[in-house]
Amino acid sequence: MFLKFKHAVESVLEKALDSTGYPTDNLRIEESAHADLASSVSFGLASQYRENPAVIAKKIADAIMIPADSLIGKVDVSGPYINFSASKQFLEGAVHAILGEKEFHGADNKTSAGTGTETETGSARGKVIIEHTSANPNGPLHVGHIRNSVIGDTLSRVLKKAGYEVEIQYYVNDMGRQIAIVAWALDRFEFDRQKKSDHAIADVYIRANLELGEDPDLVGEIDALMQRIETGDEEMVTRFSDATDLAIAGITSTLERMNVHHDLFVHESEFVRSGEVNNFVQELVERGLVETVDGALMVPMPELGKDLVIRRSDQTSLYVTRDLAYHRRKAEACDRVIDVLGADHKLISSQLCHVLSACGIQEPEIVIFEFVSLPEGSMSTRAGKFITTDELLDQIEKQAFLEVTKRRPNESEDFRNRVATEVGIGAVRYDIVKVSPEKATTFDWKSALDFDKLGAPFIQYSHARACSILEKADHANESIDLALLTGDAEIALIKELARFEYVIDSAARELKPHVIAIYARELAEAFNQFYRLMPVLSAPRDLRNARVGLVECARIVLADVLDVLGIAAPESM
RNA sequence: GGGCCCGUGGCUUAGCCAGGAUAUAGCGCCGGCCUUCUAAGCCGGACGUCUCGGGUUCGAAUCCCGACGGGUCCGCCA
Repeated sequence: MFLKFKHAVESVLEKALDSTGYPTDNLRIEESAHADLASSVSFGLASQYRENPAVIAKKIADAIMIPADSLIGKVDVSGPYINFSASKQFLEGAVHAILGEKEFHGADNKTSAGTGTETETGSARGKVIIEHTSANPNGPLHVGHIRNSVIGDTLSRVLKKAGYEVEIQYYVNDMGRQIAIVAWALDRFEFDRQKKSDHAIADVYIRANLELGEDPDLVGEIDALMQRIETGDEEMVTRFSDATDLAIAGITSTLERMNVHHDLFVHESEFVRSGEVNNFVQELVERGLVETVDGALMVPMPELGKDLVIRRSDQTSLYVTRDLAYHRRKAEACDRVIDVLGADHKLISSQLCHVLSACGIQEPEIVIFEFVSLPEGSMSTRAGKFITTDELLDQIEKQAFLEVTKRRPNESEDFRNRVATEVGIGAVRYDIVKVSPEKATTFDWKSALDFDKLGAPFIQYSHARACSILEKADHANESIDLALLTGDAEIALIKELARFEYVIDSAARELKPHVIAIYARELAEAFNQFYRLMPVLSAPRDLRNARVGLVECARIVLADVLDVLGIAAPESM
């Protein structure tokens, strides 16, 4: 509804500018504390026409014609600003749109699932392949990896909500040097079957790296393994895939716990076996993009200041070579290719894009996030310096259980366990997604387990409050007179609800998941203010019905926004 | 040394790309509100040279240049 409102504002403003003879291509429409939307177009015109901006604003506003039944209710001028406010039609339309779409929930409609996603035409916008997490299978996910998972998973959900068909992929490194080390280590050291498999893999991997560091002669053994895997040596293929499977099994169970899902696990080795890697290298040779230096093939990249090796002098391929083949396959299969990558991949991914572009292949949209470090420095799987996600989830659930027990001491242990899980996982996800990806963060236990500061329970609590009212209201399907909702808190809540689809749309376009987190908080805030000021159940009958309808809207959108964040929406907590 | 990112109250953080009306919110701090739909809530208050210095502009947290501080990358690793 908000998008439509914005379009309506653009339309009337454009007409008024035409009729007053102030053509401009920049309407300067912005969100504002003083109106639902405002335009500061007069400033630009003022310098252009050497007139007082307030005078221009007045002239334009006087020329604005608002059609009957418009979503725009009122236009007024405040100095140089032209302020637009939403109409009764907007408010009622917003409520009906949310209530009306309730029937679609659970119907698995692939087009504009959910609340008010009235973007585009309602048909799917196209297919997107998003790759995220893709952590090396040499150990468990640590608290840095899950920043990738949470950003990627939230974006996937945003894109689905915005009407895209989404396929989520995990790119499994099953033939790189690290995996050769794991395979080598599994032969050399005992594998602890009592432990979660990804943790046990890390144990032998860390030990192997220690030995390799002490005795550099052993490095030759790793090189030998890598040459054998490159030629498709069967024993080696089995050893490598056994090793990666063990780690991936542990990793997926952690992701499952976090409510993060992948549709497809794509293995690097596929691209070597299928010949796609060789074909790609061959194509680069034919296009004259490569040079041979000391027996290795490289693509010169003077503009990036760093040439890119795509085949070693021993003829084996590199990570980036396989990744090129992978990206070609993805580009051919969808409309948008999205990669979520850590900041350390900046250079290599711009090199990758460079090559893809030279070959006329669609480049991926890359979402880069900065590192999560520990107070004592950066994390390293190889050195065993990391905090695992499993450990964090265990701790947060334990802490959450104490918090639930403190507040609901009389509930069953079962109830408290369930809520603790929902609140704990939600808190972890929210805490990660709320900060914009380009901000480097430092993990510390005190703040990670601080439920006074964590944001998810606040939003979940609002949802639970809405559910509680609805349960007591016994939901008679009576007609609702929305004209009765005239309180500031009611109107503010409706406007906030109407922004949902707009927020989804911009998050999907700009690939910024944290705006969803911010919006969720603001929506919960608006609902809590309404809750405090506007009694629902004790209100006179018609007003009560109208407010119950509004609470139902809030419940739907709160559940929707929590779903987009991958956070559970408890009915009671 | 070069590239990229970040620098907003004691701490964390939004806004910056598309410059405009009193700079966002949380934690912490001070003070109110549970005989009323779950107080994981609501309301009020204190706390800011938006790192610093120039520049562009009627107007700069936002754009440009230069410092400074922090992170990160610069492998025939991934």
